[in-house]
This record gives sequence, structure tokens and C-alpha cells, in this order.
Amino acid sequence: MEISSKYNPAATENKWYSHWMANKYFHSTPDTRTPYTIVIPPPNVTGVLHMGHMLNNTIQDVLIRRARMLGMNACWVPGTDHASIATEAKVVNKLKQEGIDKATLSREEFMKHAWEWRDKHGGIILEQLKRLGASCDWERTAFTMDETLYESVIDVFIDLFDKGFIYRGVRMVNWDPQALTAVSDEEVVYKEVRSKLYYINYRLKNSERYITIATTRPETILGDTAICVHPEDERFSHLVGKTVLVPLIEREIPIIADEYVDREFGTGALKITPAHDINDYNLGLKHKLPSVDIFNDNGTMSKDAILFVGHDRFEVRKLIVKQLEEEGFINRIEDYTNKVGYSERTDAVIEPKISMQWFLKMEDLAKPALDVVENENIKFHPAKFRNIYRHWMENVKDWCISRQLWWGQQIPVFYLPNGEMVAAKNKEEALRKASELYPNTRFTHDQLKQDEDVVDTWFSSWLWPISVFDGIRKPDNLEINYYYPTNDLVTAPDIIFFWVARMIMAGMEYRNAIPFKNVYFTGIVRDKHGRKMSKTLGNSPDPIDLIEQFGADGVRMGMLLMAPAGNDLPFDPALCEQGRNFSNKIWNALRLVKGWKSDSELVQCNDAKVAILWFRSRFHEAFAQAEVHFAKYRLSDALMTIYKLIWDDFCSWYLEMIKPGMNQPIDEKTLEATVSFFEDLMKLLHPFMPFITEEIWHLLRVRNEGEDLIVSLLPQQDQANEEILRLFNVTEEIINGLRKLRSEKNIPFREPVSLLVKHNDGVQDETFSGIIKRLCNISEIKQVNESPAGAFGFIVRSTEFFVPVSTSVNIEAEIEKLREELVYTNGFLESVNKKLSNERFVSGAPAEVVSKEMKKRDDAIARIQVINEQIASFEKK
RNA sequence: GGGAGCUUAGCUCAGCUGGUUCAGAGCAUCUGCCUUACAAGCAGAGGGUCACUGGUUCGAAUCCAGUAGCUCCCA
Repeated sequence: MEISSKYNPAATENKWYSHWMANKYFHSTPDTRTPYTIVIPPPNVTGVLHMGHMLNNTIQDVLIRRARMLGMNACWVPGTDHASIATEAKVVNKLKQEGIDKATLSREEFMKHAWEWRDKHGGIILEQLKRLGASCDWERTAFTMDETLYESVIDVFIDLFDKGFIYRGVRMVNWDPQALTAVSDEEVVYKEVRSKLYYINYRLKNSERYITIATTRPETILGDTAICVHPEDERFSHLVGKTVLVPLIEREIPIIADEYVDREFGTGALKITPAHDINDYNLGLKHKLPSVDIFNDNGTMSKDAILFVGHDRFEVRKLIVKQLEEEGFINRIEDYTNKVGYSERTDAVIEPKISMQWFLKMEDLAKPALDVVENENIKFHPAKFRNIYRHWMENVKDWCISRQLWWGQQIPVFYLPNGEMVAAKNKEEALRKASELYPNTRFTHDQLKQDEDVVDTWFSSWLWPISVFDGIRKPDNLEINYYYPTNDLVTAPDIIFFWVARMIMAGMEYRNAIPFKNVYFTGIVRDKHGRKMSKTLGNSPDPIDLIEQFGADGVRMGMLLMAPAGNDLPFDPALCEQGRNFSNKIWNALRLVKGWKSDSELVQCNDAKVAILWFRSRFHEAFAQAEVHFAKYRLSDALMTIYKLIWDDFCSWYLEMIKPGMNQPIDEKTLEATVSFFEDLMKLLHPFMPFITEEIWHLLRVRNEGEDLIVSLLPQQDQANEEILRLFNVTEEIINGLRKLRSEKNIPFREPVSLLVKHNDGVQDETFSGIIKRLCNISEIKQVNESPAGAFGFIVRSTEFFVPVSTSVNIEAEIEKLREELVYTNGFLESVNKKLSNERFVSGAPAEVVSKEMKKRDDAIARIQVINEQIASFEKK
């Protein structure tokens, strides 16, 4: 059979993914097995696959495939969220290109366009995940605007409203003047910008004197309703209570005193604009100041600004500075660096704005959600995120859940003509509720008016682990009872508050149970220079290109190897190359094994028996290590353990041990053992590299229908034989000694040499002798009692090895080498002796430690003796 | 301004309750090899005052304190 010397992933990957799909291996339905559930962090429906998704979903796929191979009923629920701001922006843009203005559309018409957009362009990312090998249960693909999930959101809103957790309030919100909606604190990105600090004079009423304030936003002076100074600031104390005039518009405002003011900043006098700054807003409340909203929703000046009405805020900044200068109000202008909030969605400068919004009270929801993390019912990996979580939870603020958009779940609140409101699924129910609440009033259908806003997208996602199983609408259904709580959540740390915390809250509130048992926080994928990958920087490779270049398995491995939990991952395509190389290594091991012809007449030789005995132990040793790593969610360590097991132990050692001579047949027993090892290795590796392992699985043996690797069980763990592992370690040292000797003395491998062994400790084990001969091209191994003449030597533990050579040996050089070793060993012995002669060490340290030191001392003494003898024997010659 | 965390080989990181399985791994580098599965490979080698200073201890990469630098989160 002809197999290419290079592994070609492209054909393999398509073939097996289709095969798995056709056999519905990813699909899960409740049964008697233990469930293992993961819900995908739903990517934004407008999104395309980026490196963060690759990492995140590779990890989930490893976990889910592993669970499947542990015999659990593995269910990975995929889906997308409706991303209200991002999607609405896309749809509005598309309409604009078609010459349609959103303002001319009714809500229903707009929604139709939005759904059309979704159906046509949404969810590309899910198709891309298939390329990666993601074994999601695609039949369960969910979308936060699906009927089930939509209704769940509405039900939850109504429930929380009726419980009094949801309230409407006038608050300072982060206003995105481009998207025309409020965004949450978490969606504001603060960037440092270079700006100016303007010092502006405010004239005192009926006086020529003035007070100077400093501001970075001169356009907001039109909304000023006070000047504030520190009560203990002697520079200004005589002015408190006086009235000043706002420049240009001559509005009369008071000078007030409050400890909030930082005397060091600017001039120590602060202008107060309650409508446009969160701190000013609070001061305004405290001092009962009026609030003048000078901006329209789109960031232009409103009528209340009096001046520059209709001009954009940034344009006005220039205009007003000019006018202030002309009229002599500018005291001076300084360069200044400050942080400005930008919308994460549109990158517009956020305008703090007072508006009527819906809020969800967090306090009662936060408490149980904090507890389950504190008591480790939910474990965070790595655990350091518990601190961050606790800090946020203990200082949690109410959640602004309304968004001034259409694409999303419309807030199910109906306003009554009497000024009251009810939350209800629809008008009919609202009417019924209203009549129950106000039995003496009669309401008509037309009188009820539903709130125009929608809820925040996160207000859908926080229900995700429940709503994908319809556990809100049908809290006792079979699926939710079976799959919930889910097992593991894999997500990036930057959404710990947006999403993770809130899912826990929802879980506790609606299931009285945690939504997942473990949260695995991945690192953030950065570029080589440590910068976050972003579209604007253009520093993110296209994942699909990478897959085409290195194979999905190669990319998966590359991402995982270098991605310990919670650490940032500076991405370098070289990592994927390592993965590709590994694929190729395995592929070639297969070629070797497949090339062997078995001969039923052939009797298994002793070396093969030893090799098999050793490798079986080594396999179970590594397997156990990998399991420990898995238990700690150290996936990259687990992978590395398996990588080394395959590359080093299986390929470099085991296969070389049993490899028959060229064109020689192999005995059946050894071949069978080897194929069986290969199968087990593929099982261990499958969760990480699903495609190549499945391919090899099928090339190793003829398989029956349904006998696929993806659904086979991991091997049973077994005890390793410690003795053979120990013997191999010594063997390895001997072989390394021989190789080094050949390399140093320029003895080519082709030239057979004999090996003389001088045992000094009486232990003579022959187990690996044949293997040593074979791997080092040794013609014979002979025991000797004296150091031979004309030989190169090396020492392993306290056994001496010699390779006689026909060429002359440089005695001086050999002695020099031995002396160096003697110096080192003596130094070592000295340090051990120092410890042992320390009374306090011997009495203070545990007996185990002391006896270890004594063993070290004895070994060193024995070795020194051997070295000395060798030196002496060289000197005799 | 408040909080959390980090600093170990050129790079990315392991090092659990202090004691040679304590100075490690992978990659990269260097040297020698087209050895009949694999040059996407094989066989070797070099490389670190464990950020700095002090303390606790018989013993510190590990515990404590301070210093410096970096990162993230919140305001």
C-alpha cells in the first residue's frame, strides 16, 4: 500500500467531519448515561471566526470529545446571540445603501428586514466552527431571538418586574450618539487621548471680578448650573453663596461648596453640569441643582443649549472656544491627557446622558451567586479569577437593561392611561392584569401602550444555559432536568461580569442551582507583540487560512500547546507549524507500521517482549499523568504529555526497539501489540487532534460499521510496572552514553563496536542488553573485571562501560575528562556532607529527607571511587 | 484613586503543603547526519544570581516585608 510521506489534512478533514455528522455522533438525547454538557458562549451572529473563537472552541471540543470517550452522554449546544446593537447597525447600513431610511419604517417592517439579514448573513461563524472540527450538536443550534429563547426572556422580565426587581429610573447612562442607545458600563472602552484643558473665567454677578474654572469640555458650559469649590479652600471661601454668570449665555448660577472637589485639580473651582457628567449629576442631586440637557440624542446641541443649536458637539467645542476667546473669557489653555469613553460597538465617544432607562436590582441576585463561587460549588480555572469576581460582586451596581433599539426582545411593559404600568406577555394579558390591579378602572385595548425599547442582549445570554433547554418556560422538562447544571463553561475573562456572573445569578434565581460546575477562563489571544487582535489593527490571521495551511489538527494543537489557562497567548503561526509537524510525525509512524509484513512462523524475540513490556508501562505512566492534568484543567500540559509519549517514547524509542531489519518480516505478536498501542495512543490524542487520529484509526485495522474512534472508549487505566521503568531509565543513560561517545569520537553508527561492562555494585541486569545492542549497533557485550586498555569509557551510576577501539586513545584527554567529573562529584559530596554533619538538619529534617541525603552520599562515594580507579588505571598505562 | 495579579533559559510557560523527580518543558539556537517511516526528520550540545534588597529557617525559586518594573480590572 502506497502512503504519501506527507500527511494531507484537507481531504481527511472533510471526509471524517461528514462521516461523523452522517452518523449523528454529535447529537445527544437524554438517556441513562451520565450527561456531560457544555453550552457554547454564543458568538455574535454578525461575527466571523477569529483567533479567540478558535482557542475557545478548540478547548470546548477537547472537553466534549474526551467526555464522549469516557462514555458520557456528551452534549455541546451551539448557537449565536442576536447582538442587538451590532446587528441593528448592520441592518440600518444595508437599508441606507438601498436608499431606505430606518425612520420611515415601522417596527414590524424593520424587524422583517433584520430577520432577512440574519437568515442571509448571520451565523457564518457556526459554519466556520465545523472546519475546526467542533463536535457540536448542530440539531440544537440556538439563537437568542428564537421563539423559545425570546419567550424565556419575556417571562423572566415579567417575573422580575412583578417581584419588584426591575424598575424604571432616570439615570446617567452611557449614551452612544451613533447607535442612539444607552450602553452598559462594560461596553464602554476608555482610551487615553491628548486634549486641552481650558481655563475659563466666570464673571461674578454685579462685579468685575471673576472665578476661573478648568474644563476639558468647554461646550458643556452651556449646561452649567453651578460652580463648586471645596468648603475648606480659603481661596474661594468668600465666594461661596455668590452668583456668577455663565459666559456667553449669562445664565445666573450659584457658587456652592462640597468636599467632592479636588483642590489640586485645575483652579480648585469646578463647573457643575448635572446633565452631562456622572459626578456632576450626583452633586446636582445632592445640592438640588437644576439640570440642563444641552445635547440631542445624536450628539448635536439641543434647544436648551441656546447657542449653536443643531451643531455637533465636537464642532461646537471649536466654535465656542473661538467665541470665548474673542469675548475674553479664556484665561489660558493647557495640553492635557485624559481618558475618554468610547462605545465598544460603534467607537463613538460616549456621552454621559440623563435618560429614562430600565434597571435590574442586583443586590439580592448577587448574594447567592457570590456564595456558590466562594464555596467552590462553581470552580474557576485558574482560581485567581475568584478574587476579581468577588470584588465585582461585592460592589455590584444595578444593571441597565434597556436599549433604544428594535432588534431584540421588546420590553413587555404596558403603560396605562392612569400613569401606572404592568408587565405582560401581550396586550390581552396586560389588559387582564391591569383590570385586576385597578378593578375600579376600565381600560381599553387602545389605551395601552407598550414600551418602545428592547432589553440588552446580555439579558438574553444570561439565561442561555437554561433557555437552550427550554428550562424557563418549562422548568420541569426532561431536557433541562437531564442536562442542567452543565459541566464546564469555557470563556474569555473579559466577559466574567457581563456574562458569567449573570448566568450564575440567573441559574440561582430560576433553577436554584448553579449553571455550570467549572469555568475555564482562556487567555486572550494577542499578536506576537502582545497587542490584542483586532480588525482595526489588521493583526489577526484568518483562521480558515491557517486551517488550510496547517490542517485543523495542526492549528488546534498549536493553539493549545501554548495556551495555559488564563494566560494571554501571543500567537505565532510557528505554533501551528509545530502541530502540523506532529501530524506528519504520526503519519510517518503509521507508514512504518503499515509497511511491515507479519510472518506467522516467526517467534517473538526477547527484545520485542521487553520493548512491549516497557512501553505498556510507559504508556500507563504517561496516561495517568495526563489524567492528572485534565483533572486540573491543564489541557496544554495534558497535550504535552501525550505529545512526548507519542513522539519520544513511541516513535523514537519503542518503534526503534522493535523495528525489523530492512525487508524483514515481523512476528505477529509484536505487530499486534504495536497496532494495539497505536490505537490506544490515537484514543488519547483524539480529543486534541480529531481528524488525523480518526484517519489513522481506520488505517490501522479494518473497521466495522460504527466502529469509529470518536465514539470509542478511552483505554482502561492500568498500573505501570515501576521496575521496568526504572531499568529503562538506566538503559537510556547507557544508550545516551554510547551515542555521545560515538559522536565525540567520530565513530560512525555503521561501524559496529563491542561494549565492555565492569559492574562495581554487583547488580547485573540483562533485561535491556539486546535492545542496547540493537540501538547502538553493538556487536557484543562482555563483562570484565578490569578496565581494558585502548578503550573509551563512560560511567553510568557506578557501572563502568568501555568501548575498545583500534585507534589510539588520548590518555591525557581521558584523564582530564575524568578529573573534571571528579571535581564535580566531590563538590556534590561535600555539599551533602555539609548538610549531614549539621546537627540541626539531622535532628530537624524529616527522617525521609535525611535518609535521602544519606543515599546521595553513598552513591557519590561509590562513584568517586570508580572515577579514581579509572584515573589510576589510565595513569598506569 | 481603589483592587487583583505577574517578574524563572532568546521566546512561551511548568515548578502543589520550603529539602536533587529543583533549577525543568516545548519552541528557538548551535553542531553532526540525505541511517532503508519521517529533513515537516534523526542524533547530540550550549543556555538561567529563579526582578532587586532584607528577614524567617539547619535549608528559600518556593514563606514574610520592602523596592523596582509590567499587566489587567474597577472608578
